[in-house]
Amino acid sequence: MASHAPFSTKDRILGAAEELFAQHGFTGTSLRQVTSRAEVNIAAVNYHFGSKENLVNEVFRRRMDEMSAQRLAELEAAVAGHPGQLEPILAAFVEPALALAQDRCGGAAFVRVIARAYAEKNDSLRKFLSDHYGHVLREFAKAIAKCLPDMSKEELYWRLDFLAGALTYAMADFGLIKRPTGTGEKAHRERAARELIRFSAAGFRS
Amino acid sequence: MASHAPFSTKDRILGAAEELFAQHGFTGTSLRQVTSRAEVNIAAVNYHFGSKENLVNEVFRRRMDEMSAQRLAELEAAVAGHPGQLEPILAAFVEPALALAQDRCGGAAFVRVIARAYAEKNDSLRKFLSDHYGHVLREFAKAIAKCLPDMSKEELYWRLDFLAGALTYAMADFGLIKRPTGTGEKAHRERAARELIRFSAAGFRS
DNA sequence: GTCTATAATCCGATAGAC
DNA sequence: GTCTATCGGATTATAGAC
Repeated sequence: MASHAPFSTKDRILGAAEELFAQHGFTGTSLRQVTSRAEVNIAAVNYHFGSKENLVNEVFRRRMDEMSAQRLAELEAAVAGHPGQLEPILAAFVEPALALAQDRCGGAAFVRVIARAYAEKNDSLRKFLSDHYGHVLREFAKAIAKCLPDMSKEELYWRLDFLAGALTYAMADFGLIKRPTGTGEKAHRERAARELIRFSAAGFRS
Repeated sequence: MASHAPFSTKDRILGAAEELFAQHGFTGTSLRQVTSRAEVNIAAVNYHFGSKENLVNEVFRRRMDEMSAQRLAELEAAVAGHPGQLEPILAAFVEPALALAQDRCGGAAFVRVIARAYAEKNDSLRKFLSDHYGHVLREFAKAIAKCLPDMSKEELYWRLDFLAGALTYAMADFGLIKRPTGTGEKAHRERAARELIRFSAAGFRS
């Protein structure tokens, strides 16, 4: 295929895989579905990625790197621009997930991919996550601790877990909230972020 | 097979399926793995359950019936014994899940199966759960609304979603909280419940 | 890099003997 | 209720032409 195409075969496979993985899970998605949606030949995925497992890893890494970088950048801006305030820190954690979730090309589905990764008690993926993205959580923990110096470290980590759980599930549309007809997806996600920041800020301060 | 066996073929299939679903997800688990672990013939699962989809539903029913009944009973007791108080209602929601999670007879695996259910976005299962257990959530919503009459219905449902997400996440030990060595599993779970009730109570009141 | 064709395996489900 | 045997189909992955 011409390498100057707007979306290369490789990128189209990644995009299609991301959408389908989010919709049907890793194991629930076949490479044939992926290549069919990407409109590439079935053999292309093995040529470009070697195996299905490696494709899964690449899909995951691509979005996770982006989101982590965004979270850290917004955290830095929050701490610099609103010193001592909790809500901007929580927003820096929540909003990049939101932004990714409403991104047009497959990002819409990514949060659910993350949720699945956490559910993989499989450990190799969990270890990968902890090794590569654990420092992001630690940065947030440090920033929140500065806002709320009376909270014990143990309590802080419990509450970060609660936030992560609520965020993951809400963003993935897992819950019973039905988006009212007429409300756009973007407005729905922004509402979710606003509500979650308020809910968890109160929780952290309790 | 002898019907007086301590664990019938049917129960062994349910138990094996539960463990494997928790570990590998629904689509990631084959009926052959299930029947192999249960040490029954591959044909038995279709004889007893009809289909894989129905087996998934029955794995849920076995635990959810009991947990839902317990939640409703504790909710009734909470409303009667502590009228107008929010925390007992939240405890009635959280603690039966906790009890299930620390039940040594497979309950712990089931908690992770719940997380899988959300993560895999299995529509037929979601419908099954909504049809059979949706009324439990509605009862809790009504009880909380009476405690906090100023909160809009929309806001209430958002916050219930946050609670459910945080609960599922925490109960399945997905988070970064490591149980300190020396702390028993029971104490760890009770701590989780206490922290979550406090966190979410503040969130609901915000 | 992209294709066709196919190997090798695994899947869920069922028929039919016992 | 439990078994063997098998059907029809889908899966990942690869070999080899272009």
